[in-house]
Amino acid sequence: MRERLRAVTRDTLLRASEQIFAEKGIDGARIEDIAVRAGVAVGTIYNYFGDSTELLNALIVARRQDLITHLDQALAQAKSERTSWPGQVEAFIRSTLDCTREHLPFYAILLQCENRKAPSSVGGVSAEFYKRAEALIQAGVALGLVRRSDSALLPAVLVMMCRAPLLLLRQAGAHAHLPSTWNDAQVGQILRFFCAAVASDPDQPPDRPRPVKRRFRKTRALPA
Amino acid sequence: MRERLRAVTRDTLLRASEQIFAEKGIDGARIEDIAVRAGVAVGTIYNYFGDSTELLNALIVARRQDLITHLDQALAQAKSERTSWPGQVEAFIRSTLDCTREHLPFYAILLQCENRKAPSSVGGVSAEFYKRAEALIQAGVALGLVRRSDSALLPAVLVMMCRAPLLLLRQAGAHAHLPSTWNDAQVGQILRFFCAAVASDPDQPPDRPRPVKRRFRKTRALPA
Amino acid sequence: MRERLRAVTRDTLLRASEQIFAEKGIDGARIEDIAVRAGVAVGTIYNYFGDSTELLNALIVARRQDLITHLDQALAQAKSERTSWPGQVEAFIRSTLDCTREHLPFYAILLQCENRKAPSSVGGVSAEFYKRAEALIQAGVALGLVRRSDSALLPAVLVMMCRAPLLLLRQAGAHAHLPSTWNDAQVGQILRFFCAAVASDPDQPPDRPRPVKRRFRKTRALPA
Amino acid sequence: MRERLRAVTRDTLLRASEQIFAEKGIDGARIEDIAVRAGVAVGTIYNYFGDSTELLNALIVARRQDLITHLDQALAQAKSERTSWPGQVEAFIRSTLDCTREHLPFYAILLQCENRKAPSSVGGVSAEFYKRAEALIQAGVALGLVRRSDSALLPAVLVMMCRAPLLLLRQAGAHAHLPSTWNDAQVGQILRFFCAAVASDPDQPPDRPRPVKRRFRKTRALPA
DNA sequence: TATGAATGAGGCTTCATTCAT
DNA sequence: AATGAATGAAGCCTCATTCAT
Repeated sequence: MRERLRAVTRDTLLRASEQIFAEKGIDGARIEDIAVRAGVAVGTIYNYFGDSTELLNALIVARRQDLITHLDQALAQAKSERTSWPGQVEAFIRSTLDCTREHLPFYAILLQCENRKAPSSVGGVSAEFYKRAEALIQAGVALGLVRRSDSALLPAVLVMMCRAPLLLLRQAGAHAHLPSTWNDAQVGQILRFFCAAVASDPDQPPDRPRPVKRRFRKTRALPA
Repeated sequence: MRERLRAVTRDTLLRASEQIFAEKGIDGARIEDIAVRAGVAVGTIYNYFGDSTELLNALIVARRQDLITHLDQALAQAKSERTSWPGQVEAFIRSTLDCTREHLPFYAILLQCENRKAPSSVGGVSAEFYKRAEALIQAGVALGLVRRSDSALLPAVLVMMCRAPLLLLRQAGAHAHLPSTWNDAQVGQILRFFCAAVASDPDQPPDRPRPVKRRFRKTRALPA
Repeated sequence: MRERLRAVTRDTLLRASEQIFAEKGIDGARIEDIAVRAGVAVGTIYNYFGDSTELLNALIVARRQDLITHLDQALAQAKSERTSWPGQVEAFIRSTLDCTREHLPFYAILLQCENRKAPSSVGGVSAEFYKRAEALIQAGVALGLVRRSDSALLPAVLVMMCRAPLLLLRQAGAHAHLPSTWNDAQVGQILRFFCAAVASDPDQPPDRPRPVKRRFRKTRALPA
Repeated sequence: MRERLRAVTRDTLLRASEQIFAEKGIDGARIEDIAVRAGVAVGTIYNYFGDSTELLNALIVARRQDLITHLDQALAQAKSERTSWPGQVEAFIRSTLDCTREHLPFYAILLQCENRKAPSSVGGVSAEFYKRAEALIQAGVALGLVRRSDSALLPAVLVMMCRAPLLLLRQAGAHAHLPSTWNDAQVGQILRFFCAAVASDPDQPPDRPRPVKRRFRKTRALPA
């Protein structure tokens, strides 16, 4: 009963802080802002969290849990359906982009956190996420689908590719012709790009553009 | 004479602030820290910059200029040597990674800035950088080497790929087995990954990674 | 309840600031001085006033209100008692001098404010006061008791005459033989001086001070 | 030769400081402002004046000397011409108003100084001026033209009356219909007012508006 | 003697945290 | 348990003054 009420208030506080952190940045957010947004007095916040750092950590943990849970479910389902490895990669990318789209504020917080000194003691914020990417790549290596020599860089590439639409979105502020959000087509593109990276042939280093046979299928010049 | 001295001091201040910003984060950096690091009194900083925001902006502008200049030189040289388009991409990636490696603190600042609210009025911090990526992709489109349908997302992918080693580096804190800096091999990898993305055939769904052969069509030197 | 307490504290702050402003001058007053005098922490002041300027303005507004209220009451009473016009002038002078005597610190602030640049946005500090003087003179004009040609300068003369005892007081610092405050006799003197000024006959050049008889020339009521 | 140059520079500095003090107020004036206005480096100011207080004092002394000299000359001339006492008063008022009109900035400084704490050690700024007013009144007493009982207040009244046009001027900001400077007519008015004050009959206290002979015309109670 | 960059004490303001109600 | 006023440490910025050139 009372237990229930506490949980509700706590969640309200987390949501309010998420908004304020997203709006003002982590260091720009003031406790009072959060209290006002949550509709409580400042003192109340301290009844739920020891101090502001604890509040931030709690928020990060909570939201990261959402992200990871969402991701793990997607991966688990892919596995249970005996989906091919590329299918798993797709599940990874799709799940991530979906979360990113719905939790943009959280991502803003997350990324800023990564570059902060005096980092919240929660540990590398996206460490858990990175681990999933690594595991996925390792699975590819085990299946012989990923070159071992690529296995170090690829997790980072995968993660960053998943962030590309975020960057696109930000640039959209300046370039009005860009889409204001992303869509399934982009999931497909990223998946394709990543798989191409995985499959790329290291024996034919691309930095010495050879007079190779047919790279592209007869790609006619695109109409201007 | 005095002119000279002023320029030196100004540069000293920029360097000191770069260090402190990198060490403590943008919002954690205190003016006094910067002054101490620069070996001057606080007041001196205000003889060169109106306030702390202006200092930060000046730093960003200065360092961005370095980055862009470096990049533009690399691209110009590539063009003057009639390097193929992939060669230009290589120049782009190599130049960027080189700068990143040498100016890690700057990057830390830059990335944090992008996620700040009340962003420094310097404008989208990496906007100029992004423009170069876009121009490069457009050149590829003009040459028939890049699918028009990919041209929206690819600049973002290119930029993010260039940041991948940075992410790798950060994870290295937790995962001791990762390299503590990156190297030429990574430049090669990223170049290869990106070119694979460019070349990837959308009609042949990538979830069946084939032992691809022919990569690039006979790419002639680009017209100056 | 809390409402009540806030009002009390606010008033305490105003009183403390009045003292400190009076003691150290407007630009010499430090926020911390005021806080100490009020018996609160510096931060508390900022819970009531946005910044030091706002505090000063609030003080001016509050005290000016006292002054004007006092003055308006005196004038209203004089009218309600159908007091003659000179009686109203007396009410004006007496009320003003009374307030001046009791609120010396306020006057010190007020006068300094008038000569400040970047004046507090409260507007001409004594504008309201000056308006009352003007209205009084106009009433005299309407009654035919004040020459219209004098009506421009007389308000200023009235105001300045009311300040004369203040000047006297200041000189008293140097000239020990002067009274350290003023008294009813001075009210009478000023009233007399002012009425004489009003009545003075412009046609009979004053440089031959005569044992005057007829004060006003048969001043017919001026045409409305 | 070099002596000459120093004097010129010193005067330049005084003029510049007068302007800046007048523009920004005494506490708002910054040494650098003054230096810029004078067209010298800050250091130069310290070659002429020990510190900023000394500069202010020097300015006050210099300008007060002007004022007093002007006044003393006017009074001396009046005496030498065996002018009547009222004529001397006129000389006093005229000289003062003339100076006030020409040295408005100085007056602004002077008046602000009088209400400062930590007053410049120059002593009561207008003390010298006040002394002349006192002497003039005493002369009137000696001649039997001024009631002894008025002699304490009248110097202050005289001084303040001389300031009345200044007040008028300030109100002119708000009341556009007022004259934007003062003129000879005002000198005449003030002289008349003051002489009337001197001549006013103390035996018929004006604070009990009597049904006197023909002082006022039958002043009916004012209409509410 | 003039210069103007460097200095740093000092004032203003913010805001996380406490605690009496 | 909620409240919100009080607290005061901490950071920013100013500007009078110094002093090496």
